Amino acid sequence: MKNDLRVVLQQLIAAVLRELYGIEEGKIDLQDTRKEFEGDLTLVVFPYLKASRKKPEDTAREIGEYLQKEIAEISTFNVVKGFLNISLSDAYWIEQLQDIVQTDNYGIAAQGEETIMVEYSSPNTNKPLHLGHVRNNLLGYSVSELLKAAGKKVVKAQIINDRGIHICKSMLAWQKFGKGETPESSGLKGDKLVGKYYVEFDKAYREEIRRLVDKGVEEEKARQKASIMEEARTMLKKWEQGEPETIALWEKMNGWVYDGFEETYDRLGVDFDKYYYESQTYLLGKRVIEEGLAKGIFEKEDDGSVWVDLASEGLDRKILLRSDGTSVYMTQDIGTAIQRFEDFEDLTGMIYTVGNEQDYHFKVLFIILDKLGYSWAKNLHHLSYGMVDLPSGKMKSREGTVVDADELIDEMEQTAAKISEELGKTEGMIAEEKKNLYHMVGLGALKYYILRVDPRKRMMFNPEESIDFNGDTGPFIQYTHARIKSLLRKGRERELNAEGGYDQLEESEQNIIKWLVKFPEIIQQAAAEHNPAIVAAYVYDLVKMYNHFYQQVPILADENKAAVAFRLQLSEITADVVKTGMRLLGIAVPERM
RNA sequence: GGUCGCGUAGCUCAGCUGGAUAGAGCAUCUGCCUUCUAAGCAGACGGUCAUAGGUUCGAAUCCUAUCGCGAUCACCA
Repeated sequence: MKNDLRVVLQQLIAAVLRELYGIEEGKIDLQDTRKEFEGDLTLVVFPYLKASRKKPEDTAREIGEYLQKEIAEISTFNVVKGFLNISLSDAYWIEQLQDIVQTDNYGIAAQGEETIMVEYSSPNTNKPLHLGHVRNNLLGYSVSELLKAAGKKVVKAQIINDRGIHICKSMLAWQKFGKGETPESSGLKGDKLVGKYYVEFDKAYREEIRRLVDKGVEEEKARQKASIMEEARTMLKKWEQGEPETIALWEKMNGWVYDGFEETYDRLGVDFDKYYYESQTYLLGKRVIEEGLAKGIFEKEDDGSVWVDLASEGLDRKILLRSDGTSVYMTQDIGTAIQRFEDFEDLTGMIYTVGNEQDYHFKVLFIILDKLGYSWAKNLHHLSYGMVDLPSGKMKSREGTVVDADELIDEMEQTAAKISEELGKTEGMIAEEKKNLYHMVGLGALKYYILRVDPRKRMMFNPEESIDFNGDTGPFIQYTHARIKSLLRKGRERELNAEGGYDQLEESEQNIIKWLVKFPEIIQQAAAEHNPAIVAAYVYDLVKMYNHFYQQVPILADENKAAVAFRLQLSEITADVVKTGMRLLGIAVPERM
């Protein structure tokens, strides 16, 4: 729908209401007609009955007649109870279609001036990526692509938690039990190797506690006193003092982890423009504390700790600086945010892709930054997503029920391979093509399964369902795209000309056109709401409509050349839009499958 | 306990700036491959929209209460 026609109609309706009934209505709600009814746009007239003093049907008819007289694009209208359904002319829709045909990158807005940073992934370096990270990565990446398509410049960023006691645990365990093991010597991915030693530490630690408890030490004391924990703390101190040996080990092991992560990101098809490391940012934010104290936004206790009181916002008091002068998470985040706006001068806003267990944290963070007077604070957004549950319940690392990202990807690809081969889809393909196809289809299934649900909501990840290829799934959409492409290959051989044929539109063809026309609006909406699921739902509906059309209308068998040509043109646009929509979800669509 | 979020078909999810008969997919059942890819299409079955009130021409959608589930409330990150 070209917005101008909608706006013209709304303005005219406002004028009609004023003239006929003396109603001053600021905003006219003109909605899409439900598909069970005839028409394209619907005006609900119930709200105007008091002023019109007429029956709903009569009021609607009166308005409809007036509109039809004024607007050439209205071909007809019908009235059902208080609903005025307006039909737009075939000529109007065909014109819209021709506009689409002539538009390069249809649906993608031209790049504007605004720059948004999207932070996502942000892992710890002591644990391999798991299903939760997968949701985070897919969301962050997709929202970045959506924002780009909506005309924003985007900086994809992540902050890596590469410091702290937990890293020292892995390092210590590697020193103690590792015997010089490396990713090369062990054949393990770097992040897996380091993760293994993190687990080793925990094992050794628990064993030591048990031994101490057996000797009669209280459990709480044993936790504190365990020598291996002492050693880890000592190592952290050494790290903080910059002791060369410790730093070297830390750098070596973190390097392994980054290589491992990079491999996983690569397979997931996500990437980053900017990396931040907590080791470099954890001291940030302290200088802002002084600023806040001077402005009277923060307050200092007698013991030296610094607090912010957000009671006036309906929130609590929150600590910002410990009594020993060290900073907390919130302090770092304040500092990091400011740092980023200094790093990128044209930055206008930021989106943090972080789980919804941190809703409160970000609420507080944004309020503090606003109180500190940073004008960009109102352009900060927490892309808060729900946890991923398994049929067996919550993922718990302690119970080993965590779904590993690499294993998950392997499994998706293997299943794609198995099903493809069973269906005989890969005949005549060389090994390289097969591998690509399995990757595209396996990842397509995974990504679509995760992105089709509202990010804010907690979701259930059922491994068996996720690799389903029927119904509302990635492979279903990929398959339709491949079919359209195949059709076009065969159709082009006939060298048809697209002139004419429009007067013979089937209803299903008209529906596809109406749907295609909405595409840019869908992208804008999804970007504004940071919700890839909107695009997923749109693409699925479009593809379903196309499949219906494809099944009902013989595209290549038709004797009428002009009609065939038109259908091929419609198919081509549909394939392009499907491909673009899927790209915004980070999903590739094969040319054949 | 305070705060925030969620509760829609057997299952997984849409729909939520109030509008027409609450929609998909999976599962179950019935048709359709001599015609361009059947990983498809068409159809059937399946709902007190957690419960109770309220607001109004009209409520799955807004308000209140109750129940159930989850998250969060550290001088942790």
